[in-house]
Amino acid sequence: MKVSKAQAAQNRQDILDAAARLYREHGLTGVGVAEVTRGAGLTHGGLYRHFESKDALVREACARAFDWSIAPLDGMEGTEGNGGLAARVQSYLSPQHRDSPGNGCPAAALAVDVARAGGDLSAVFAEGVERNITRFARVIGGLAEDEAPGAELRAQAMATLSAMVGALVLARATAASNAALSDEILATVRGHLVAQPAATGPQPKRPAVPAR
Amino acid sequence: MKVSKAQAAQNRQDILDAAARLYREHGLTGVGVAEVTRGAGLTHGGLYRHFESKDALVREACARAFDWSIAPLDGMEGTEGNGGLAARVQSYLSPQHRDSPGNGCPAAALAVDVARAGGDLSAVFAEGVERNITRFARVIGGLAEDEAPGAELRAQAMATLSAMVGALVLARATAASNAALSDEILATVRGHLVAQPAATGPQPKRPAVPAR
DNA sequence: TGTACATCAGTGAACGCGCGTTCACTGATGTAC
DNA sequence: TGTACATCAGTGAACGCGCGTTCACTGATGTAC
Repeated sequence: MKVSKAQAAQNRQDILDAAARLYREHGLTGVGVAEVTRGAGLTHGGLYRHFESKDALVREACARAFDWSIAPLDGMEGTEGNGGLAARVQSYLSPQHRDSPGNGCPAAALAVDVARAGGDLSAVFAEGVERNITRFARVIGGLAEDEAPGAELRAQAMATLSAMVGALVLARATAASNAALSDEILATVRGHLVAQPAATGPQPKRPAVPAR
Repeated sequence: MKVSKAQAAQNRQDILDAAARLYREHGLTGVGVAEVTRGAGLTHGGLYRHFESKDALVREACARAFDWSIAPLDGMEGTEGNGGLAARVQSYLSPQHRDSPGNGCPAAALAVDVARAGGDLSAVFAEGVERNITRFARVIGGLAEDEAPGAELRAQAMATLSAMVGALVLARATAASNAALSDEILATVRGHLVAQPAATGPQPKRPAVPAR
């Protein structure tokens, strides 16, 4: 039966919410449209009133996942300096984030799927990554929202984000069989990124782990 | 028709070769057993004389992909020191490696799929990652094959590998739509890892990119 | 060394299943009068 | 403000398709004598 325009708009958002979560959890090819609409409390037939195809749904869900993951970075710039960076790294490389990809970083959860899908989806993904880099660079540099980070800050943001994504991805893949290794990866990269912040000045000497 | 034992063994290897390549290219769920056996010049029916199930095939193919990717590291230890590290980083973060996942690093290509599959496959993957970490630590420290790297070298190997995997994964996902960003990620992380090698001594001062 | 025959690697049709997509239908919504 | 009706969001059965797996069959291999 027909529903009100407001309800239809809400249903559309619910479908996108469910899709953004389920795709990050099970991959773009690991969950069907029926399960996605069921996740929004609907049946699969009505999906095509809102989205042209599964591909279109995937694109919008990917964009939405990036909006969510970037939002917490807004309003964080300018006030915290490197303390903001440290807090963000700790949170990103936490066991909690590792164990709940469904509402975690879309770059880490979807990058490999996007690389295989290519095309239009890659454009959505690249835009999200670009925004993440810029905003992360602002956090590192302690810049305000309207300031453009310089090349050096941008490079530091890229290197730091790469290390975070790689560590999270490896920690997730090993978690089911080797929890100690998974935890070790998270803790080690956390330590490296926090103790060696992307600063240009002299590095603070960090107590070395006892050598062999 | 039946074939000789030698031919059967060869066919089994051919299937594993094709699987290791195709799974890295298209993902564990992105390619069927029929396509894998066809990649080895066979038909799908005979697959089950060699492997109990697709899952078993995936596990062996994953192990084989790690054997290949680790092999080049053997014999590299002890002789090259940090020059070996730099060469390896340059090669890993090259456009060539980005554009040919089929015979590239299995950790970057399969980590997300493995995280979703979990269980037995995660154990195979974790073992491969563990070996990669240890051997990479030897390369960094300039140790011989029979020497065990210390905790500090191990930590440096983990951090460096994480950054390489993350950068490669992000570069691959953005390549189809934003080649400039993809190249920039590779070049930037290359620069960071080579100019700031995981050394304990004073960092060599690298000329900074002009600030904004 | 020859011969007879059991073995079994590989073939290709067939299976049940879940996928993305379509479509006739329902009935509440929202508009025209 | 009421009433009549066109709209269209959502339903659920159905479609064609490709998947992983099974199985009767083939015929070269390799062994027993």
